[in-house]
Amino acid sequence: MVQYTTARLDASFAALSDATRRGVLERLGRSDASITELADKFHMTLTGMRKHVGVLEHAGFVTTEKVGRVRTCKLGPRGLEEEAAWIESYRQIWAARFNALDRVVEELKRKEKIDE
Amino acid sequence: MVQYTTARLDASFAALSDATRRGVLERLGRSDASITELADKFHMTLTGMRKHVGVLEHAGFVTTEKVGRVRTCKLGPRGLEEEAAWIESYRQIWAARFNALDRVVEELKRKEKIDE
DNA sequence: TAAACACTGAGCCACATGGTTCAGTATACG
DNA sequence: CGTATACTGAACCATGTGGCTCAGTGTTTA
Repeated sequence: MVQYTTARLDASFAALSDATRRGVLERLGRSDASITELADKFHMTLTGMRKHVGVLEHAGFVTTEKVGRVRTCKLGPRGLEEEAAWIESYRQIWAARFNALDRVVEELKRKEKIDE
Repeated sequence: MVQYTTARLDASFAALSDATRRGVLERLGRSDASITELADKFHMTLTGMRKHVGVLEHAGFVTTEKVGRVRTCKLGPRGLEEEAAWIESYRQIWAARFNALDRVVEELKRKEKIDE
């Protein structure tokens, strides 16, 4: 099985656990944007938005570059491959434990137990 | 496009952002387990483990049932479909913005700008 | 019935998060 | 040059998190 770097997954999923940050990713998917543009769009102070962008940078989802006084944010090269792989492997576990037959059998077992 | 319930995704990704909780999901993928078993396996107090299980329950990944003095934890019916769908849609955004041609073009643009 | 067991709830601690304000610094523009 | 712009950094606040202990409650078992 693939070895996932725990710290990385921690940071990734934490970064994705906030609606604003998911929104920022979506926005950057359309085009690059400055901190100011992002702050405006999400009705937030520059400082607040900068923090979110920092979290996304730390997770490797976003890279930024400051040119003059403007810091431009863009999607990073990292993508969501690792997270997708992790989730996919667990979807299989779920599927294995929760296919129709399993459910029926488990339900029957429970009923038997109760009837005893 | 699918409408994701933000609160749900928030809770899901937050639940997945901790290595212990991901470990618990993996463990429950093999078989159901009591709080005590989980606490032992992850070298943690009952109370600590109970909190983790609570977070996983809240996210809908785990269900529990108390019989006698033992609370048994099992994978919930929810699975990771929604999270997988979200991640997949963003993988596509990434792919679109980061295929080989895009990269080359963007790199060229940057070089031109610098050369000006 | 007494003792061991599995869990629960309250409460504490240190630290992170999501947001703010305010006072800078550095750049761009008229 | 002076002013407006874009950001940065420190500091603060309320809330949540990840862990703990300790004192119960209810259940099993000897």
